[in-house]
Parts: sequence; structure tokens; C-alpha cells
Amino acid sequence: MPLLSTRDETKRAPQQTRDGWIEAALAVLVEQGVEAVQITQLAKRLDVTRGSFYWHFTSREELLDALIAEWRARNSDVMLSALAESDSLQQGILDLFAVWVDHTRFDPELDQAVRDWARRSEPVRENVAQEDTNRVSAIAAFYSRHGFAKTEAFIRARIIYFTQVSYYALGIQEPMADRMSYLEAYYRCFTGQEIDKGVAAAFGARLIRAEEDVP
Amino acid sequence: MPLLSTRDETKRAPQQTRDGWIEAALAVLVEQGVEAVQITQLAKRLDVTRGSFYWHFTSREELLDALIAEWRARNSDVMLSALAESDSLQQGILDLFAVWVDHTRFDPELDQAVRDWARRSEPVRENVAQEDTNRVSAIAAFYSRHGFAKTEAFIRARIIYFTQVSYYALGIQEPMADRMSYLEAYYRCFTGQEIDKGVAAAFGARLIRAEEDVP
DNA sequence: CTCGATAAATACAGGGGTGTACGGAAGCAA
DNA sequence: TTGCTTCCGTACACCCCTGTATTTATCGAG
Repeated sequence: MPLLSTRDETKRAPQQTRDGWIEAALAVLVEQGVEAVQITQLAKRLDVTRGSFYWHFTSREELLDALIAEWRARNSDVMLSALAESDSLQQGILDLFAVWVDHTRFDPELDQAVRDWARRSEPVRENVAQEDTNRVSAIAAFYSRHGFAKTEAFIRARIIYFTQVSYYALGIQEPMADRMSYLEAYYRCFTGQEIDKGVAAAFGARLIRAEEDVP
Repeated sequence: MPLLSTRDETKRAPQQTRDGWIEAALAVLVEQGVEAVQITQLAKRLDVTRGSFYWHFTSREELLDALIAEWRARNSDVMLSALAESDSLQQGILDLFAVWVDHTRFDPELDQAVRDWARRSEPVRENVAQEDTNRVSAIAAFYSRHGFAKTEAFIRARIIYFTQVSYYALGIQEPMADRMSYLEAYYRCFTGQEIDKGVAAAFGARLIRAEEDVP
């Protein structure tokens, strides 16, 4: 069963684009890690042969470089812009939470996959380290703007960011309702201040509703 | 050059033990990840052939299982026992810091390597998840014992543990002196209380000296 | 309608990994 | 010495992945 089985129906010429390969590679990267990003596997997945790949790319490495570029394009600046516009401490923290929960704006699985990859690849590690530094700096600047001393702002930024990274790294799975029941405690630990009960309740209710709509 | 090159000197019979293979495998696991734990590579490293391996083990999987067992034997209970004996909040937190810094008691690299592995292996994931739960529970119980309400104790436990996990996961490298300059801020963020300046200074000085002695 | 470029299939060379089968050396006992 | 057991070397079968070279197939333009 050579080629008729898949593509005779309309005789459309379904070319495989370069982006098609990248999309598939991203999916595999997230699902199974870099080692699984193999030309043979991707070809199977896309239902073409490896010959196609070597027309669009010169080597596996070129693909891998493209993946890093994609990651930077997608996950950079999402957190940074969320913080930049916040006018109160409370609003900023909640905005940050919202970004981390809303997977249409921030892709934690891709982030985690790249982070895993970085542990075995020096150039990738440098990319990720730079990105992490940027994010922590942005959060620290945010804390500073809202009255925290320099060192404490930095440490609080680390703590809130590191906690979130581990949340994904350890694969914690909690119903949103449970997660929101911790909101007041999280806020207290992250800021040393109390959250407005009404605002917290509204925020929690909104996210819980959002979760029910999606999955 | 068959076998004379390495083992003719005294004609002692230097058998390769099962533990020898496990040791080598642990080293490779930490340095390069599970995928790199390959019989061929280990054999090269131990300067024997793969024939030896298949005498001591029935398969690669058996080796891998042995690695998990080793990890549990080594890294479990270290944190738990450190917390169990603490009589004050301050002493307990500092003991925890000390464990995390003292790599003779706790091996963060092995921990991280197993964690990486867990992301691609369901059985390993379950092992790690269970261990993480135990550790967080122990820290939460510790916070509870020192006056924190149940939810807040749990969240504070998560935060301090998750922060530490990310510290290794992101490969943060700081001179101990820098790290200790953050001690007061860390303590304040993790507990909401102020650390005793004298105790903090003594603790910091001790760890800085310890670092200078080792590397 | 033919030509040339594009897009992909095929085929092949090379390398590396796992298991298995078998054979041989060393140590020790009868 | 013979013979068994322990431990390891050698050789082979098999699988999978990369990269390259060599064909097709398709399509638009002249």
C-alpha cells in the first residue's frame, strides 16, 4: 500500500511545509522529550518519508535550533507584560497567577520540555538560564515598585517563580477549586500581606469557571 | 591488546561486582541521564565486556530498578529526620537549609537525575511523587508543630520545598557567601518572622567555612 | 508539450544499542 | 588430574536512527 491510500481522494497536492515539521517536532518534544524528536518518527507521524525532511532541513540540528526559536517566540514576554501593567501589588500577583493558569497565553508543558532539554545541552541551557533571569528580574522589579527592599524583592521573586516552576516540574495536578482554596495562604506567603477576601473570591470563582468551560 | 594490559600485574582476580555496575550506572545517571545508562558504555567505563553485565544482571531493566532502589535508600529520610528533632522553628529551618547544602547527607544531583528520569517513566514518576509527598508532609507537620494553621503550614511547606527543588533544577550556582547574604530575606519569606541576627551570622559563617574546606 | 524546478519516495552506507549463544580461563574440590 | 562453578570475552542476530545519493512524480511556464 504505497501512496494511494492516503492521498488519491482529491489529488490535492498536500505538501509538507517546513512549519509542519516544526509543529510536529514541538508536539513530540513536549510529549516525549528531545531524544524522541527523530526524523524517522516525525516522518511516520506526518505520513511522509524522511526524504521530505531533508528537503526542508539540512539536518536534525537545524530542526532543533528552530524549536528553540519557536519557544522563545511563544513563551517570552508573556509574564513580563503581565507584570508591567499592574498598578497594585495584589493585582500584579493575581495577574501572574492568571498567566500561569491560562495555558493559551503561557505553555508550561513546552517550557518544561525545553527545561528538561536544557539539562543535557549547554547552548539550550544558556537560553533557558537567560530567560529565567529575565523573568525573575521582572518579578523582582515588580516587587520593588510596590515597596519591597531590593534583596527581599529579589528573594520573593525567586520564591514565587521557583515555586511555580516546580509546580510544573513535579507535575502537580489539582482541581482548580482545591488550588484556589490555597489562594489566601499563597498570597500571604508570597507577599507577607493579606489578600482582599472579596477580590480573592472573585478571582477564584472566575478561574474555576474557566476550567469547567475548557476540558 | 586483550586482557593482559589491565590485570596481569599481580594476577589478582579482580571480579567486577554487581555493586560495581550499580555504582558506575549511578555516576552515568547523574552525569548524562538515564538514556546514557547503557550496558555498552558502562562496560567501557569499567573496562570489561558486556558479557560480565549479563552475568550479574538479566537485563538493562534490572539495572534500572536497582538504581531506583539505591536512590530511595540514599536520599529518603534525610530531610525527615532533620526536621523531626528540631525544637524551634528557627532551628528546624536552619537544619533544613543545612541538609540541602551538605551534599554528603543529601545528594541533590542524584535527586535531580531521578526527577528527570521520572518525567519519562511512569513507575519512576510514582516513586518520586510519593517521596515528594512525604517530604512536603514532613515539612508541613513541622510548621504545624510550630504554630502555623494547617493550610498555611502545607503551603509554606510546598513553597520552601519547591523553591529548593527549582534551585537545583535551574542549576543555580552561587558562592555560599552570596547565598548566605540572602539568609535573612529567605527566612522572613519562608516563615513570616525575623531570624535572630546572631544565629544567622553564625550559621552563615559556618557554611561559608565548610565550603572553603571542601572544594 | 516539453522543460525545469519543486517535493517527496527509495535505496544504501554507517554507526550504535540490546540480547543471546557459546566458548574459555581461573579457582577450588575430590 | 578431572571436573564443576564462577566470571567474562567473542561473535552474531536484530533493530533503530542519521545522512546522502538517486530516482520518481507533480506542476507551472514558455
